[in-house]
Amino acid sequence: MPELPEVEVVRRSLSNLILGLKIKKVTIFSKKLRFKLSKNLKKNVENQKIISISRRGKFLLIKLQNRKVILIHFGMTGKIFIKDKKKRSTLVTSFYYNKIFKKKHNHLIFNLNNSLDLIYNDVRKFGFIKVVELKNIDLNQHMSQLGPEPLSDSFNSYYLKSVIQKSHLNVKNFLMSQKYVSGLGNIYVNEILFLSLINPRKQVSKLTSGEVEKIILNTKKILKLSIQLGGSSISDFNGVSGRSGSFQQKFMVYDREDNNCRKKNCKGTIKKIYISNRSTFFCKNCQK
DNA sequence: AGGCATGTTACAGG
DNA sequence: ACCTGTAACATGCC
Repeated sequence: MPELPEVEVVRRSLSNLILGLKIKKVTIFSKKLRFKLSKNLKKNVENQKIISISRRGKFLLIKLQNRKVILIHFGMTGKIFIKDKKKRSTLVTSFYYNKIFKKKHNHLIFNLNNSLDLIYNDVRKFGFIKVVELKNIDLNQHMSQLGPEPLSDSFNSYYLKSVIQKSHLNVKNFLMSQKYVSGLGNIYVNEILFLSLINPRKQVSKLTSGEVEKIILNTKKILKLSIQLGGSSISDFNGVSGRSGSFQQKFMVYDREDNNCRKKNCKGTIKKIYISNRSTFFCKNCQK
């Protein structure tokens, strides 16, 4: 569930479901995800109350009463499910129970109270979970390298114009890089560049002032819309309760190779190329 | 069988 | 020092 909108959707559902609950017990089934789990993980989180749940870029941060933070990155296939053991027969949990709980790749289970479990599931194990000190959070090796939040006011054309002058990256790789703007990934960058009518290979130093404005506006627009629609459900992203998002139905270019361009009056077809080994979709007519 | 996948990061070469 | 492409991580699905 990797990019910003999907993580934000999870953050919002979790805030409704588990805020204020205490983590009673953690069971670890896999000691290693992307990194080895720290030995202190259980000790640091058991018997701690969940104070707040926030997001930074593609990271989810669960803050605990003992001033520690569970930092979660979902990698490519990481997911969180909440299972309600009492309500096994309800729609939400039956969907979840039948389709998800029986699956493999549940790596950690946090028992929150007598009936609620939070489950971290990750097919490819590219995600990770760490416990870090709240007071060091901004200096944390992961957090300190992140650029501005794309939905915040600090991601504006003034900022963007100042950083693109110093960069030799093409615009696709630039937007993918978490250090210039955090939270964007392959799907949303493809979509942003299409809406902005910019060729993904264009060097950022050559972007016009108008193109910079379009990137800012379209980034915010696409992310907000996707969050509203529950994120993109490709392959197997499901919300915390097992429901899917529907932004994938709005894709203009991503995963649409050889399909017709969706822009009015454009007779072009969507092409797929590779930039830095990542599939890149665009319309040659619209994105010169 | 082989290629591909929402991410990140190390490495080699330019 | 910065850029690019490649490979690696682990697994499943066309």
